[in-house]
Amino acid sequence: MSKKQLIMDKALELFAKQGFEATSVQQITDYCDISKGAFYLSFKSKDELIIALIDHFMEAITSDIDYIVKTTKNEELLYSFYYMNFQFLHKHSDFAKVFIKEQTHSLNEDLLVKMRYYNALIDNTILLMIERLFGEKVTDTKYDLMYCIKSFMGMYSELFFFNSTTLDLDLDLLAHSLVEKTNLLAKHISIPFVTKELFQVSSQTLNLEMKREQLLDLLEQKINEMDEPIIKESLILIKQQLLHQNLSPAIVSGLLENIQKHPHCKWISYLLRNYFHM
Amino acid sequence: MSKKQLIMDKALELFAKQGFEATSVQQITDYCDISKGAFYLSFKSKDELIIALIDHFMEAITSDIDYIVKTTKNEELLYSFYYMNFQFLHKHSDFAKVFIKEQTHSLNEDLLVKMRYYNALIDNTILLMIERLFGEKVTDTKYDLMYCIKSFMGMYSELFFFNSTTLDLDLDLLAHSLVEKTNLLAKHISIPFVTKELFQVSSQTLNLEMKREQLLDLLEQKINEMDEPIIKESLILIKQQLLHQNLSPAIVSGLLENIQKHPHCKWISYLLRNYFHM
DNA sequence: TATACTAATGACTAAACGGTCATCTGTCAA
DNA sequence: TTGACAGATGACCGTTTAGTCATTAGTATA
Repeated sequence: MSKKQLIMDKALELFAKQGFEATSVQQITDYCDISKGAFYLSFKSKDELIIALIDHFMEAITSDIDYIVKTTKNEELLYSFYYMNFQFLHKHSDFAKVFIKEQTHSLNEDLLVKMRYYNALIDNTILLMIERLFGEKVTDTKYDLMYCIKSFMGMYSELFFFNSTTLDLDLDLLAHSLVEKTNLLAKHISIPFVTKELFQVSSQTLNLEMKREQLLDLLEQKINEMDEPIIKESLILIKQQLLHQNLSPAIVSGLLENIQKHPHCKWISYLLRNYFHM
Repeated sequence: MSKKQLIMDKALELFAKQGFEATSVQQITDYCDISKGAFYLSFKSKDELIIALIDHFMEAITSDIDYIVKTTKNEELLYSFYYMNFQFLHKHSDFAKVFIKEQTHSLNEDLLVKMRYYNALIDNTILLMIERLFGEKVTDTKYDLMYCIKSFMGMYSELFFFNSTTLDLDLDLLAHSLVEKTNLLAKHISIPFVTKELFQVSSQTLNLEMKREQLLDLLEQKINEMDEPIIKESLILIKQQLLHQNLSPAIVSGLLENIQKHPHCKWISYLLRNYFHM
């Protein structure tokens, strides 16, 4: 494990326990058994560390949600969506704690902008899911529905983080329960509150599209980072495709499937799916 | 305005903008145009200030909700409940911001216990409302419903605090929209997730009952604090009632109505309603 | 073994914090 | 005019913080 990864892991533990501001760099380095100076070889500042953490997990959850929505068949989609989300929060409960604690803290204007950005990405994916599942029946209520779904997801954190921590929740039942509620609302809502206009005001127009050059840079970086031959070759081939468009859609799709599996390639995979409109 | 009130008002503004930990006592006193020493004449510590703020607003909202639930007729209850809540959050948006920011921060074990306490009080009142509205039809789903209602209320904060702040929301429409959703869920839910057992684990048994002596102390304090003759006399008569039980229920009820109206008597009014089981 | 270079160290600095207290100020009655 | 006293002040204290940098330890090469 790289030093950077070690610091991120250990710091996340401490942040979850004590909060970001209440945790000193000294504490982190003590907990990692490294010196204070070593910390500043990996991160320029304490702020850069929390931004790296938030980026890391938000990239993971954002691309996971997008992948589920784009690959699961309709009958199971809503269930998979809820289940995957709760599983993620459960698996990365330290991150979830930090996220809930610090999400509204204006540590940094950059961080706030970043949060809004990820939020908008997830909003769009949820909307995509609603449209696929309910089609034109929810034209007037889909924004409202989207907020309901997000409200329901908040229910889990309420239950999980306010209460006895070791409580083992039945995530399968929770997901089924929320699927029922969501379907009920989708079928019957007649008085939506969140309209298209309100949604567009709140989610500022953000440019989802990435420039090809940025993608190429990111690909190059990942190619050097990865060891597994299949992943590495997939990345190289995708880079070729970006440069020369010489591959068939089926092949590109398969290559994206390959890299999607690697935890450190989920984000680039997400960006590429959007770039290729898949 | 008393110095204590001035500090609370100004500090709330700063806390809403920057967060509690990020706001120094020096900043607060500068913003109040008073000296640092003067701050410590009103509050023993910075912690005491935030506790005072949270107590002040949580007492207000808790007793407001209880009052609405206990005095509104069924047909309008759900609407009034939502509307009043959003109105409160809207009116005291600075507090709402601080509350959202700091609710999970373990500034202090005392504060956490306090938050859980107010949370449990509100949970109980919402449950009371559900039982009154839907009766035995929701025996198995009422805890689940309660969490849905709380989720829906979270929707407002999401909309209001993440987005352009000056956005004027149609609270009437919002309340109507949530009434429809709540009724839908109450009528149709068949797969509840939050059961009685789960609820009881999360909301530790808390003793709502206050000792008569505590109530008498609080009454005495309020009697000295109040100027308005009607309020003052009402308080004095209630004190008599606590000591000698010489008044009829109708009179006691009327006296509680009198003091309920005063912002600084809402909490004692709430405590008395519970004491007299009204 | 000698040299060269990177990785790592922890004492150090300057700033900021919550909280204290000797001092001062304005306002009374005598 | 004096004295007394509550209310207010801000310099000051001890502590803690993020971040720096001269120095050292470890390792690979010649």
